[in-house]
Amino acid sequence: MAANSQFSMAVHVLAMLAGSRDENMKSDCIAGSVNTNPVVVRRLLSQLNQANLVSSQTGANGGTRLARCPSEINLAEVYKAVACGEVFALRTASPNKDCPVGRNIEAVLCNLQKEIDQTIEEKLSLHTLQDVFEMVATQTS
Amino acid sequence: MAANSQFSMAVHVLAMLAGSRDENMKSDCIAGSVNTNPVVVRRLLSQLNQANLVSSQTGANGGTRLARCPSEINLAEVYKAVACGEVFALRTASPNKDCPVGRNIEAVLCNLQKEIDQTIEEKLSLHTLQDVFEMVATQTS
DNA sequence: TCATTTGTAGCCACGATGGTTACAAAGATG
DNA sequence: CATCTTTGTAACCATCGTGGCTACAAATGA
Repeated sequence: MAANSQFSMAVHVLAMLAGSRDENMKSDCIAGSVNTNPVVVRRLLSQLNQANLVSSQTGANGGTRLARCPSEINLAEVYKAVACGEVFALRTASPNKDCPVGRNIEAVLCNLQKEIDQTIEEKLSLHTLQDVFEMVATQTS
Repeated sequence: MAANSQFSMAVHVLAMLAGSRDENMKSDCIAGSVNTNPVVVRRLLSQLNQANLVSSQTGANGGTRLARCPSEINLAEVYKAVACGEVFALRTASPNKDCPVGRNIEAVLCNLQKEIDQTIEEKLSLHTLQDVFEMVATQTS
């Protein structure tokens, strides 16, 4: 385990919001379903808010709701909103520039990284939040 | 930073081995190019060895070489050999089963995860180690 | 026999993450 | 206006994965 459980959590949260279109949902309630702390949920919602996927209100009767119709939100947007967006990381220490491989490998890997990331986004963009919500709702288990 | 810099390092290491087909390469020398510790390199090589991508010899004049021709090694194999193989992680804490969303979201996310992972492997399988080596070798910088 | 090299265990330092408390600010309600 | 609810966010800690390092047994060539 390492990477973004952020994304998983975001999809979970958004699926819940999709099921409560007409009223605000409290971070407390969401946290109960995700099985985590309300603050963790709010931190995530803050990111989703910046990406214009949800909108929140403070105060009594506050909470969060989707900013758009679930069929108009696709998972690539969610991915971009929360993920650091890298399947594999470049190394922090830079390679030895005296070695021909070390000198050039970073550029090659960087291009590859971009290519893969784009592939993922294309694939994710085929799934809408609506799709996810329906799958969750019709699951037989 | 989070995910596999393992993969980046593996590609770097394999590219070096591709450039020295006819003789064993020492972990010390590889570590010099990657800019890390020889033990770290050997740990990685151990994984690549298990995946039958390289073969190593102990003792004097020992070292490591590719187990196959670079044109017969594709990056999907490398990815599978070293990566935990997950773009996004499922959460460790399981969701609340009393919530309809919590009850089913895991299965949905798990399927999505598999789909994405397969997509990545397909994309990576289009690149051979030979390709990488040539790109590194002909880079103009 | 000796020098070299891998394989691997064991330990530490570091950084990322999630969980928790705390509190200011926003906003509804009477 | 007073009060209660709820978000937003800072701050802190525990945990965990990772990389770097030392150490040493085992393999192997000279």
